[in-house]
Amino acid sequence: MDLPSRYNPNEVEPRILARWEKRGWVCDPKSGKKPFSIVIPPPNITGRLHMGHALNNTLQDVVIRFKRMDGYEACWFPGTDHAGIATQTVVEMELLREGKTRKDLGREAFLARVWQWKEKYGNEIVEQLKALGCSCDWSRLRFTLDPGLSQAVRTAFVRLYREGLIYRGEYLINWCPRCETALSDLEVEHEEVQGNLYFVRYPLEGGGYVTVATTRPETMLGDTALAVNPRDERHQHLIGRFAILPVLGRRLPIVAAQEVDPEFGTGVLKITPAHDPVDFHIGQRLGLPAINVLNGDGTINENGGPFAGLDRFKAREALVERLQADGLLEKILPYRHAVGHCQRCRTPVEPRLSTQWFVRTTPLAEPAIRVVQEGKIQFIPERWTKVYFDWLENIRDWCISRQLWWGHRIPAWYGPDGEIFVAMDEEEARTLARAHYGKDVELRQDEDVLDTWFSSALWPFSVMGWPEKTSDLETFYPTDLLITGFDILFFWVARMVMMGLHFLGDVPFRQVLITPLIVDEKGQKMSKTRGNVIDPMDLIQSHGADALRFTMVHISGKGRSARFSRALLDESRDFLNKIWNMARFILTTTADLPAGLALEGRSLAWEDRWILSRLVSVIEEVRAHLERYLFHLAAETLYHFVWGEVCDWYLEIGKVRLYGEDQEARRTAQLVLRTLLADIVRLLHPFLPYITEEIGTYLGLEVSRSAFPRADAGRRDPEAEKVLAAFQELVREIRALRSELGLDPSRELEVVVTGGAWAERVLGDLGPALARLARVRAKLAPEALPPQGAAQGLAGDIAFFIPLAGELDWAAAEARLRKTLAKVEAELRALEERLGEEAFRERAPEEVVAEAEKRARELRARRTRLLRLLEGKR
RNA sequence: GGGCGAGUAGCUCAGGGGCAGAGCAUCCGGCUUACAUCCGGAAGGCCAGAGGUUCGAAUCCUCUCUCGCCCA
Repeated sequence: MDLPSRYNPNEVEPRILARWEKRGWVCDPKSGKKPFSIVIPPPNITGRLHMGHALNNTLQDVVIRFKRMDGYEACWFPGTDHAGIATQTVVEMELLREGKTRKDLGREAFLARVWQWKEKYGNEIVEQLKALGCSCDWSRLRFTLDPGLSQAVRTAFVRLYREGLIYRGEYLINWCPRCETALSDLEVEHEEVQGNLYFVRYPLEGGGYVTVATTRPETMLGDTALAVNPRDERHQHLIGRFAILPVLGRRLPIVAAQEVDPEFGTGVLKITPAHDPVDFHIGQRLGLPAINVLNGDGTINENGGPFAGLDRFKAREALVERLQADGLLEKILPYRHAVGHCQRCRTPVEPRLSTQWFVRTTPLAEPAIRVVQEGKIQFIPERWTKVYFDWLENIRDWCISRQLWWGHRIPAWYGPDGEIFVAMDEEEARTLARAHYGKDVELRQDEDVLDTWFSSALWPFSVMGWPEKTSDLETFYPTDLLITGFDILFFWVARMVMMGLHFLGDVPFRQVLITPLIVDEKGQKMSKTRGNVIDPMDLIQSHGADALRFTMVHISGKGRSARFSRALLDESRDFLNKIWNMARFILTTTADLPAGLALEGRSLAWEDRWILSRLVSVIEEVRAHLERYLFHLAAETLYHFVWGEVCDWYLEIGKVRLYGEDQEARRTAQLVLRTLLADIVRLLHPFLPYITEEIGTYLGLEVSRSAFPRADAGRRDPEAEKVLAAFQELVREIRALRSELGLDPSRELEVVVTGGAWAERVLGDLGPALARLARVRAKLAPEALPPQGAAQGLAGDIAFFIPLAGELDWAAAEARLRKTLAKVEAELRALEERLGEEAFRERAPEEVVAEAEKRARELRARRTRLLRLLEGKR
């Protein structure tokens, strides 16, 4: 066995990955094992892996590997999302570089081009997920535009339509003039911008004028009324009168509406039902006409009179100039206000009256709220529940049509008179039309596609083959866990719950783990404009997937945001190297271990009993943390066990036997080492799949398919833990004393250990280990008195001295004893004070009082010994 | 305006009613035959502030401050 002294992930990971690829992670819904399932949040085909993916896919993989090892039929369903706007934009940009637009190509050719693009780049992210080590069942890889999933989308649409839960109508929607499509409320991001408040005079019929304040003067071209608050005494006299719209000269009734905020501007609001949500409602209630003044591309349409054809912002300037010329502009004040921007392209969106398809959400939201109230779905951390409720309780209808080409085309056909036929396909639509008209007519399919999130909402069951009745659905639905970021809680999570309940009659998942947002070292969001984006693939290149995963797990316990830093990644890499060298040490020192030897029945040393006892606790802790999805705590437990206990202590103590003469003892040590290593790699495997699989091969163990360790309570050994704790303290004290006395670290010293049976017990077997770890020859002399000039120390209740007359720095030795004494006295004082309080003795639990008394007794004994040592000094 | 999260060692953070922890950085000392991506030792804290609950608060409650985020 010839293993390099440094762990090299670049060599190991591709090799292990190839092995996994070959075998796959294919699940069997009929295995009879208890199922455990997760569906991946499908990454966009346009996307490359980002830190958010790295985080939540690492966590999903940790869970799935753990469950798989723990005997579940653990299935992780992978897939990708067609990402309507995002993908279409990317391909449009590509075309633009060739000087073409999608309109030049036409719908069919453009779609062919997007598919071409998808075939070329769409699977890149899948390869990246594989590199990260994700053990998805890749045989079940799905894409939201696959035939099966498209069938699911059409089925859902048709059913919702026939149930009256999807409707078409003319409403005010958010419009992105760059994407030239409608957007849902969620796709609009509000941002504070510095703008102006324009005060415009509207002449009154019969003389005079009224001043109206607006941030978007160009929309006045669509004004159909003015409004004041009915309780605003200043403007009572205006109600019922008419104003004249500047430039266009339209007659505007002045109405009363309680939505008008008397504090804003002059307290008089212009009503533009086609371009403002509040105005839209007022207009609807009062039956005011709505005049759309915008084209799809953001230019003013024919309703804008002299401004027709101008871009909305140019029109604003032109209109303001005109008002000024007409003497109708009172003033312009700078004004900060929130403006909606397109989530995709950052273009300011316009509220715009338009005919679109909507999902009626209230009836769907109600059961989605109820299942969470009833605990059928649980959010982790729990506080997200409230956010979920708040949104669903105030939900508005969901605009699902998009004026794009890339996506699921809306399965609706129109007759010559505009009659709508919603059907699974054209043939069915034709049948419906024939029944309606009594003859064959020309049908035209709706040009629009569905919001990407519509297909995403069906994802947990569409990936399993719905609407077919599949064994996957039967076994794996509902899934057990969803791991995702809070940014898509509304976009995706809430909608999956609504759709899952509606179509399957059951929740899509039982638990939702919300992960934090990864931010940079300074706590700033990663963004292209900031230039602080870190590509996880670069990190895999430089540090390996395992190191990246461990770092992700490390920071996964945070609340809303988690800072990523290179320092943490280096720390993870160091840990991997530590694991590697631990394994290397164990493998080489046990290479001669004959097969067939068993640990059972052998007489174990203190350190064996101790480490095996600790292993029991570690297994229990790791399991408990994993069950509660406290990944960072599980990882931390393992980190400290491996590094701080196994490597720092057990291996070092073990060298006594491994390098010693006693063959039987050596065999025992080897057997314990092998046992330990096999358990450690399996405990670590969900977090660090590559290195553990690699080490496993040297143990003849396929770690990824082996059983996750179970705690063997019979190995719990409090006595051994106590002995080792005493031993460790003794070693630490001697080391500290040596260091503080400035003694040559390589020099072997003599140490005389005094103290009774306990010291004898600790040193009886561990004497040689003490020699090794503290570089001392230890002599047990219960009754010995320290000679003049010996340095003395105390570890627990074991006293020792180093008889080195004439060589020592007395002050340093004494200082150390005094420092220890000060600590003991401080703690004892606090303890005695507490014990002196009657209230404490009466009200604190018995065991707490008993524990305090015991500790106080120990401290008193310690103090006595320390004082005696200090006295004996002179 | 409403809501959420964070504030603990110089830095990044664990912990979450009963002895304040880790890693990094710092200082001192070591290439000791698994590992210098290492080993040993040391130093470093009014757990943001003020009240409250409790025998006991870093931890629970209230308010305040600072930072970050979400929704309107």
